[in-house]
Amino acid sequence: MTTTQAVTGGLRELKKQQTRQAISDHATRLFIERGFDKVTIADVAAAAQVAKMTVTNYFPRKEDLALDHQDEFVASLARTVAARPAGESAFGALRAAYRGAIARQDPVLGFSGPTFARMIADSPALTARLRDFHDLREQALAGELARETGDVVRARVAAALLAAVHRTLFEETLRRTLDGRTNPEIAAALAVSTEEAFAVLEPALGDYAVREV
Amino acid sequence: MTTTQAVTGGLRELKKQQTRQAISDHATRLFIERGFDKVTIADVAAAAQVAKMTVTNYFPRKEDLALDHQDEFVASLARTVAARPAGESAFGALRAAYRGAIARQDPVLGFSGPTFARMIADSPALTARLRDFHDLREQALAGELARETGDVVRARVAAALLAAVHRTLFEETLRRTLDGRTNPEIAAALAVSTEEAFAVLEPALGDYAVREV
DNA sequence: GACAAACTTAGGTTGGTCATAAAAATATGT
DNA sequence: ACATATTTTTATGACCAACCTAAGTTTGTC
Repeated sequence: MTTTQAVTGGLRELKKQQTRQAISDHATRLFIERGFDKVTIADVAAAAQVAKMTVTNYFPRKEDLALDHQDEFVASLARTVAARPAGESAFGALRAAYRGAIARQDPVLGFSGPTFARMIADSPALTARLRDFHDLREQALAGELARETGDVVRARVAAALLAAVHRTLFEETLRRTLDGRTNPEIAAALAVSTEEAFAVLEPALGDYAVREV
Repeated sequence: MTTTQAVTGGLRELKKQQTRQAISDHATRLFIERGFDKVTIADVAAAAQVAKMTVTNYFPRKEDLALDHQDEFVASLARTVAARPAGESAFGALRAAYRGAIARQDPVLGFSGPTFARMIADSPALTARLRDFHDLREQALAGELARETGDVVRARVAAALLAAVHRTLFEETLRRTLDGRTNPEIAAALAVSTEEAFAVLEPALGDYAVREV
């Protein structure tokens, strides 16, 4: 076995990546053209010139064809909390991270094009799947908080509250995108809503899970 | 049209109710016997001796065959807030209602038999549908708070936080049921968790949406 | 007896799963 | 070194169950 093959992955790995990319590209194109629910897996398979099963093989759920960067989204809150500096609370770390994400109009906050937002809003399946990810994100955060503090129930409550704020702001961003606002407009309005929302929660969790110095 | 017929419903209404009840009964029996996902709608139809279409006619979704009292569950939080006495906050009304519901081990809090809890936990479809109802409950609460206060975004945040606590406690109840605890045991433990969870949220929402005197 | 509502029958579409064939990587024999 | 056999990975066609549409049929009501 040569080194080159091991690093680049060999012919098999190459074709795999190409097939996956082709499927994903054709899928998103069709979804935006016709709407998520009006496109069948068979349509995607035909467009990408593979078998139906190959599509579901790469993307176990149809929704995963449309929603990308799932792992990053799910892990974001837990990672932010895990990486906070000493002396900072979980709440403080998440608020700081959110402010920063607004400034760079991070897609993880819901900043997506109008067509993409429309596609999600028009499909019950996609909105449901999106909620799945909000849920998984909350669970990951609860796990991290429980690991640090030891109090599982309390960690679940705190994670639920923090995730609730994040989800509400996410939905607000999506809503405004659907209203036709531009991303800079949304970022400005979102900054206000964000301060309000976190201000509500601060008396409850401002001094919870403060990292020891 | 006579009054008696309008009130009691007549023979047609009676048979309708009976059919619906028969379908529901056979369905829950089969679900508990074999597990939700192992029972098809055709099985339920055969057991209840009706056509497949009749089952889906009464229960548009398969999940609705297993999850009952949906409307009551969805409306519960909004109704409690709407009915609170003058001088009481939305938070206070919901906490008082929750304490009362624990005392009577209200099924709406998650008090169900072990077999029922097992059925839900073993079925991704049922847990997903249950989350739908948690979501609808939150939306109903947000609507009521927005109607009263006028600030829609703030109402959504508050509803998300309050619903998050309710959902977390619900899941805790289900978890303990699956652990084999008896309902009285769960009620005792739940009372503790409830006080803790609401205590966390009180500094945030204790004086929000206080009904005018 | 006429009307309307509930039920049945039948067909078709979709997302998802299963056993199997094809292809690529690895091991083996000459 | 080269051809062949074995094993693992990838793709395929056939299939299942949920759900929808649109007719026909029975049953209760006026």
